[in-house]
Amino acid sequence: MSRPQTTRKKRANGVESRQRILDATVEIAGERGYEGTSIAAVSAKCGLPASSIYWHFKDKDDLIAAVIERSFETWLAAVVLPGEETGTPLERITVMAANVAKSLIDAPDFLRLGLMLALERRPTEPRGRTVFLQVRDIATQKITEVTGTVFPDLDEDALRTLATYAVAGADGLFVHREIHGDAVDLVAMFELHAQLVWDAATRMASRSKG
Amino acid sequence: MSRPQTTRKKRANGVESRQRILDATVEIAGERGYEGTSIAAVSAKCGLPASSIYWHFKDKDDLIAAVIERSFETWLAAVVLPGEETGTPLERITVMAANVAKSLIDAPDFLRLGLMLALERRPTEPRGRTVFLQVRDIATQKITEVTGTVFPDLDEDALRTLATYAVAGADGLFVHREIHGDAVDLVAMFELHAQLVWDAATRMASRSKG
Amino acid sequence: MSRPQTTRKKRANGVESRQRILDATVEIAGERGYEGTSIAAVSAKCGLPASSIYWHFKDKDDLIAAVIERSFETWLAAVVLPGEETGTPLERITVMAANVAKSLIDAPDFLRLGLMLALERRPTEPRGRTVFLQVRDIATQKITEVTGTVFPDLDEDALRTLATYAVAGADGLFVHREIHGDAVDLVAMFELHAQLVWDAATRMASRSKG
Amino acid sequence: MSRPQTTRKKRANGVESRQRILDATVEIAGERGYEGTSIAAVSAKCGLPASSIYWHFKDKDDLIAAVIERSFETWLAAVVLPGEETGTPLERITVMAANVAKSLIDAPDFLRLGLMLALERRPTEPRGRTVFLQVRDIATQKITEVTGTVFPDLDEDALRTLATYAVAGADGLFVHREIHGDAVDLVAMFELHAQLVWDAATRMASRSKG
DNA sequence: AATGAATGAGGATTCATTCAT
DNA sequence: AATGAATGAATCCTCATTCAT
Repeated sequence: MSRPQTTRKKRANGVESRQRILDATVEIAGERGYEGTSIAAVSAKCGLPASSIYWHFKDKDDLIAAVIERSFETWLAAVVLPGEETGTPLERITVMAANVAKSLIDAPDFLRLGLMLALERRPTEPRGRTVFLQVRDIATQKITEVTGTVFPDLDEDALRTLATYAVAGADGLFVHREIHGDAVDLVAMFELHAQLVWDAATRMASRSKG
Repeated sequence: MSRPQTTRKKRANGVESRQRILDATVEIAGERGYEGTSIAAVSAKCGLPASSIYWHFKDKDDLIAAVIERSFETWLAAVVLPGEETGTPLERITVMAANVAKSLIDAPDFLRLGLMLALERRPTEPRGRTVFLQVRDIATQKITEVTGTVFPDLDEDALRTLATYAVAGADGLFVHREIHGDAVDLVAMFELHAQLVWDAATRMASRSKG
Repeated sequence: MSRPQTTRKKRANGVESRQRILDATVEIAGERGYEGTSIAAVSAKCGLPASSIYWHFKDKDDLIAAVIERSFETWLAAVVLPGEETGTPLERITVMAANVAKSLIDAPDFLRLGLMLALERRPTEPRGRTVFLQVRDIATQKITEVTGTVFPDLDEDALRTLATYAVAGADGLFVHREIHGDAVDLVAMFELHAQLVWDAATRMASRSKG
Repeated sequence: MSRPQTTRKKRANGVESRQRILDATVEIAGERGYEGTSIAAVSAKCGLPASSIYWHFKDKDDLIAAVIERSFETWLAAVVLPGEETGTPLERITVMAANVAKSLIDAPDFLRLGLMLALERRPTEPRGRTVFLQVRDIATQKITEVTGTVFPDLDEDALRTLATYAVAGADGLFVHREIHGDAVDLVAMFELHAQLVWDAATRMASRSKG
């Protein structure tokens, strides 16, 4: 059980240092956005000198992009619980929505920082923004596919509209909670959202069939 | 024969300078957020020296807050067209939703900058953020009231939930358009959104009555 | 005789500050070259904070270029004394050569810094280098013309070769003195140089005529 | 059947690494001078990590000095071709001058970097500068001696002056070519230079004898 | 009503160098 | 013989702000 006497504390442990830096950066960038994240602040929070941060990351852009990537993975791991595979499709979707809500409460950094970057329009687009938009597109695509299996009568266009609306609602509700804090019952709102999207899909399907 | 008292152009025209500064600031702050907006950049864009900006505005915080205020007014003027007062309630609401969509396409600065500020969590909250959240709360309250008159059977709680959902959807759809650009048919999405909210309200009302 | 009470010391005198900065920079850049000249060092030597230097000059490149320009003018003023207009052409040229030698002893910064920049080949050429090469070309052109009036039989090619050789010799002798210091009798060496160039010109002229 | 003891390639070949580092350094230092040569840049160019450079060289100063030494040897090998030992003294000197010109075209690093170092006057003189000045002094001394054998009537003073002038001219012509590039016919210029120095020596000798 | 000049604090990044492995 | 990681000092430059005019 004894830890090997590796950590002679200080002196070379690349992997751990990298994590420490990323941990510090998520926290700061999640609070203050791209410009607000100073290398000095990250350095202070993680304990490593600023110059060491540059050993692990090419520049600030690279660091923020790495943070987006890692926090997406963290978030993804939190959403994709072995969700209930039982019940009606509507029940299953409602459970999924609740899962997403919970994951956003627990690990909001990914989406908060991502939305901040997404809203910015600086001349030279930060790589972090690109990364965020990519993973977001993939997620939207996944939703489109899943919806397609549940509502086989819907055409591509309708599916895309529904997926867009689903994601947009999620973004908006997340923003609402970021503004108003713990008072908001995010899970309930997401369940309502799931219900409404379901209704919309049902109506669209009956229309396109009949 | 007296000189007309119209703008004698050049030489001390405070009002015009103020406008020039605000114009420059909306553009930059709308692109880069709070931290990304430097007084030097505003100065370069509006042509006035940095020190002149400080003659008109106490500090950066004051400047950004003024920008939020002014761009809210601009936006408000764009939304509150003498909207159609005829047709069924659902029709009227749909027209209103389309109006909001159009206004967000024409004058997106207010919401873009506002959301950026809203998502940030810096230690000392910028006044601009406070201002944004206030006008936003007022708007949400208005929606609650209007919905109350159309659905008199709904209780406070249901009305607040609906208003929240309506605003959140608007935010999310706006973000979607900011990301994906002109390709997005924002008006159509907002009309869909109006329809879904209406459905939700109807169902809630029938449930709470029956 | 009393100085006007202008200088309340510190506070705004753009022209003087600019000079102070340039003075400090010649000294440092003349000793250490482009890379060796740090803004911090200039700041320390001239007493103004680094940020003030950036009020007067766009960046380091701009500062060094300005130094080259100004020190060229200083040097030019020192060379173009109301030189002796009497005596044989050879005598007059010898006096001119001595003048150049003296000016290089008194104000060597222009040439020392210029040669340093000229020898460097960094990817993005500093503007100071460009400026130096330009004034140098102009000077060479002048020499070509003067020689042409004294030796009308020489063709363009010969004149250019002589001017090039004259300038190259001056450079080399200057470098020699920079290396070996005051021990070198630069004036004597320049007089010898003038004599040799004269001989060469004479021989070339007699050859091209005969 | 034993493994041949030629370079077994890869895995600890100190000599080769050293060469790689020196190669990279000549290139960079020849372009950017002392301060402009960063260990990181050398590391990037030669492929070895910065820390490996410190295994081979005590510090940056040591590295630059080594470069000067090695590039001097390279250059020397290029000059001292089995030069024509026939013809009149003037012819022999002219051939030598052409040789020097060719060597400076082929391997200009030694002189370019050396002159850069020579012109700088930093507080703590780099060892590379000392090395350069030493080999330069030796070369000048050699020229003095050779000239002494050809012109036995010239006194020490005259010989030193001639050698100085010869070296200075070479420096200046080299600088000229560094500035104006391949367009310059360095060989022709060096031959002219040799001729002029010869003339000067002849005149001095006749004067000191007569 | 406006501005040229100044300024200290802090921005990102690179520096030469070290040291445990 | 070599290197991954670390580090403090220095780099250039921008920041928000002030103040005398």
